[in-house]
Amino acid sequence: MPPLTGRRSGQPGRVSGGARSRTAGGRPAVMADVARLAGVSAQTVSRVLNDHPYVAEETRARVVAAMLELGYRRNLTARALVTRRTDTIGVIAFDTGLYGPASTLFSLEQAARERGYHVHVATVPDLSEEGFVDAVERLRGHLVSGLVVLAPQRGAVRAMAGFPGDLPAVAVEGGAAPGLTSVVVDQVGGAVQATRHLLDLGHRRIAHVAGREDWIEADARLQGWQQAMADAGLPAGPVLPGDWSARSGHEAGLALLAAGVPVTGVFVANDHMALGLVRALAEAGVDVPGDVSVVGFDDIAEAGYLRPPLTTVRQDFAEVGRRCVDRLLHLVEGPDGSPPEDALVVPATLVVRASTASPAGEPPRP
Amino acid sequence: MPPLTGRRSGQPGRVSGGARSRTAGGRPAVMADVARLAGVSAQTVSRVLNDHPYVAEETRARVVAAMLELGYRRNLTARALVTRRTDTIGVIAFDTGLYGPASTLFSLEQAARERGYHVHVATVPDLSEEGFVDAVERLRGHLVSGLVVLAPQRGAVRAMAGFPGDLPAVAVEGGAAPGLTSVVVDQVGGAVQATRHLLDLGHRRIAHVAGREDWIEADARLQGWQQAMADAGLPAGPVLPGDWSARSGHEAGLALLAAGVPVTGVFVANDHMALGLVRALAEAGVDVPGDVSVVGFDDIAEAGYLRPPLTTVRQDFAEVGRRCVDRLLHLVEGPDGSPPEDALVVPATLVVRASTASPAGEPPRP
DNA sequence: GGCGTGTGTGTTTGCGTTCACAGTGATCTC
DNA sequence: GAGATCACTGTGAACGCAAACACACACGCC
Repeated sequence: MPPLTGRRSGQPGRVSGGARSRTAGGRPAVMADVARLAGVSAQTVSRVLNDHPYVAEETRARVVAAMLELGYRRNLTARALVTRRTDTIGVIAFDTGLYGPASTLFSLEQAARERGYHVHVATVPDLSEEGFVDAVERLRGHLVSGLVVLAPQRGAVRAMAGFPGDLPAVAVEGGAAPGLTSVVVDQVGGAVQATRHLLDLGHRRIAHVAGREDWIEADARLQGWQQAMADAGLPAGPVLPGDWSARSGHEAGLALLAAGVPVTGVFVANDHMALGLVRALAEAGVDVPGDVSVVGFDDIAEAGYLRPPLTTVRQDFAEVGRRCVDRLLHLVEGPDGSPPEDALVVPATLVVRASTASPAGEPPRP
Repeated sequence: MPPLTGRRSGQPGRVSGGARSRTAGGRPAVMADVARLAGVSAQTVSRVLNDHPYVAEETRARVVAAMLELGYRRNLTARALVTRRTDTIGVIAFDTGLYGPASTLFSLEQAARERGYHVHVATVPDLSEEGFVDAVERLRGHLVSGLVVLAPQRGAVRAMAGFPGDLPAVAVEGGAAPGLTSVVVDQVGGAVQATRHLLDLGHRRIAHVAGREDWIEADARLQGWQQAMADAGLPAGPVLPGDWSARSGHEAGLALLAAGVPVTGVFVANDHMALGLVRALAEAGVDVPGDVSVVGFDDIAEAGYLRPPLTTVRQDFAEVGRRCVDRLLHLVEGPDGSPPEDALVVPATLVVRASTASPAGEPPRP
């Protein structure tokens, strides 16, 4: 039993004398130290740590006391080596300061922690397949139990096509990637609600400002808008390009004004763009909601305090994070026969504020 | 050398025949497999992996080829066990969806990756010392090389007082915690700039809406405002409480109006509150910047598209993340005699937009 | 009284990697 | 030509932990 035989310990002499805190020599205590102090075998210490049955209460107490006295901390890398698992979830995120991914990440960590898991993060600098592969490799090296991918771009889904099948993974807004289960917010449903809200107010000519190209959410929101318009038997108005930024919303507003299209309502794919759009309209003397109604998407923290307070669609990112963990751990721990039902959908809810009203001279539909 | 002696491998027979990809039995390849295929010892494989000198070019090539053929991936937990390090940075974050911490986290990961480090995240549910200790313990268990603490509350600093001295750590906005180096944005300087900007425009009665109690940034911004007012020989106007939210800014606006204090300028501790304040003023028919000038702090993405476009102070979170990693790795890798100069300050810059103007009838100061 | 079962503990072994050390030839030095 | 140095490679022993196995003892049962 070499640990304290001196050759390696920096301090000479009186080794097994009085192990006050830590171990003589300052080396962090290991199981053998605890075992020695408690007068049991290392295996018994392990049993105490892992809550195995069949450890006498008296023994357990002695071991716990020894651990406390030595300030023992179990070495998770050693444990991982032998158990071949780290109880760690790997999160792959596209490098971004956007509100959604960040919130999801935090709630995800919280949910993971509650279930005894840790979170290891890897961001990808761009959407190349290479970047993803690299991120996956790094996380695999750490023996993560599973992966959560927070990269809601189609490019990301494409890059994930070559995903290793042996590692459980959940994608957030992952679209319909084959073999990859996903947790998504009901983007289409949210967009339908937003558009219907405008329709119900009596609007007939409704434009859409789209989100960044290649983003799955942008597609879904566009689709929801189209669907709602079609359901109402109305032609879908103009679609203006955007990139999620307030700046692009502003530009869309200017383009809308320049085109002279007689719209009375606009469904904008996110709040930041909605805000830019409202500003462009205001600059041109167009009142919101007096002349044009605007609906956003996201329900950013300040949405209620914009001018006017923004009608928008709320996404529950905290719920997304929790569900991701649920889903992933189900895959990880569950009987492997678990069916990966295609996607878990978190509902989106319309939040009506003051940026929408009935168009002039037109009463709301019953 | 047991790895392929059959007893454990699922597949019977013909083991060392043709290891096409992975190893027979599907078990991931380990060093010994690579070594066998390349006709060298495991030690040589290790040397190739770690770029040791003194490996013949021809040998290296053979090893690399074998690794490729077997799809070998080095097991970082095993490596960590023996080297006693994981090249991982632990990040402790207060559970929040706020813009600053999230941006910092992402840029931090990027900087870490560039330097060959990984990032492990632990959030704390509240500011209790217990929560911090728990987070630190979990990260230590993973043998992180160092810690970055993203918790800019005084409570956090207090909780960190009992920080283990043997683990290098860097605090973001960590105030003056003893023995803990920190990276901070020049909050005071930013606040001074913001206030001076108002003073230069000719404002004399300037109020302040404070940030959330217990936050270091809130204190610093308050202090900067006081300092600038004092330097100008003016009495500091009223201070209104806030909690960073747009809602609290709105309330502050109402309170200001109710109090009937004749201020012409307001320095608000963050943009979200500034936006709420502007809204409250607008509702009361007070024009910004016509009647009152407003300066925020943060430069959120949409600041330029608010009504009016917000004059504010920008914080470079990406830079903060990079500096954190620099600093931490200096501590981790550097000669341990490295002096921990107290705090590394990242400058803040004033961004002048349209929410500020000279007060009515008063020309700007030269 | 022998057998099974349940409870509690120790011994041995191996997880996959790196470190310390010990070689091997070859080339160089005086 | 004996030794020293260089370039390269292999051997054994850890690292700290948990699984497999073995063992010891107590109790109940027929």
